[in-house]
Amino acid sequence: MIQSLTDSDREHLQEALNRSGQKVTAQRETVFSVLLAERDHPTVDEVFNRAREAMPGLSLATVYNCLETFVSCGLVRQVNHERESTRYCPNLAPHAHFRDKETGRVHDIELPPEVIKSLRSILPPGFDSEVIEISFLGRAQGTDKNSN
Amino acid sequence: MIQSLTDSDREHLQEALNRSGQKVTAQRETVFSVLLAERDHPTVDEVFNRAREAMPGLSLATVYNCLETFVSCGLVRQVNHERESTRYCPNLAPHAHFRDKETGRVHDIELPPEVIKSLRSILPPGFDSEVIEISFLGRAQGTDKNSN
DNA sequence: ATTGCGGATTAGACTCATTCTAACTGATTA
DNA sequence: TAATCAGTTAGAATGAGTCTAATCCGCAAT
Repeated sequence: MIQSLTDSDREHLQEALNRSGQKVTAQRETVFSVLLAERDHPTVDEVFNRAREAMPGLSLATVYNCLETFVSCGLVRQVNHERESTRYCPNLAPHAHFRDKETGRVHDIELPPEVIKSLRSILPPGFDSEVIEISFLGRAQGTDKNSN
Repeated sequence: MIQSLTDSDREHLQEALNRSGQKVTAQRETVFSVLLAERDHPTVDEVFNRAREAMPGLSLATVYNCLETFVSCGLVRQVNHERESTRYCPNLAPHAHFRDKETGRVHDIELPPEVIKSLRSILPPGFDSEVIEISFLGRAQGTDKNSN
């Protein structure tokens, strides 16, 4: 079930959009609330279907637009795995992704600063990296429910 | 320019194919030699164009088939970045990829065992991973030529 | 209260990497 | 020689994502 944004989430959205010169709209609020409601790294289609429950006239193109907007203003991260559909997650803390081979679910894995540092340290001189993507592929046990 | 395989490379190919019950064919040799000739993580299209020089009748579907075969028998790794075309590399030693934002080039980054270990150690209990993909995005300086 | 403007939204057309299909080839086995 | 079977081929189909052009809507200026 979709619920509308809390005041603090709405503020967060507004602040980020304004910062990059864009407006809060009903569609953007709806799409953002879908991302926050269930943190299971949905695809565009999944976001679309969920958002339609709350806003039946919403178009797929708008969902693409909204998500792209959120990514560009740093509200949301894209998660790509192999060549599957892009997924979206609102967790901005540095984290890796673990993809369960069997269920297809994506889990966030916390990424301690010292691990990031050790990764950066393997870059030869002259290589300067802004973004590091880390994804595990395997089997996760006893995770039938939560944190997908 | 495409050169044919060295004896040892041909043997390597043969051994891997046989191991998984598949045959050495002229097309597979050609495609494999393209991968070995220039280790710049080519896309399927790039492989196709290079291979056509040596074997004009070769079809794109066959290039897809050959590459898939190599991946399935562990001869070659797929490299995906965002949703760009899949690239292929014959470097099987554990390594990360560094993508140059400006040039689009992909560089291999050696991955020391202790870094792999520290990465595995961040997985919560119950998570078992076979594959870890690591990719950096940034700027590489003074790499105008080599090791793309 | 109108009008004009610009960003946002929309439906549908389009792209393009990849996959699928069905016919064909060619080597090996019966 | 026929049957078999993996591999190859051209072209059609798929599907995620992007583009386009029309419309909508809120707001500022008249």
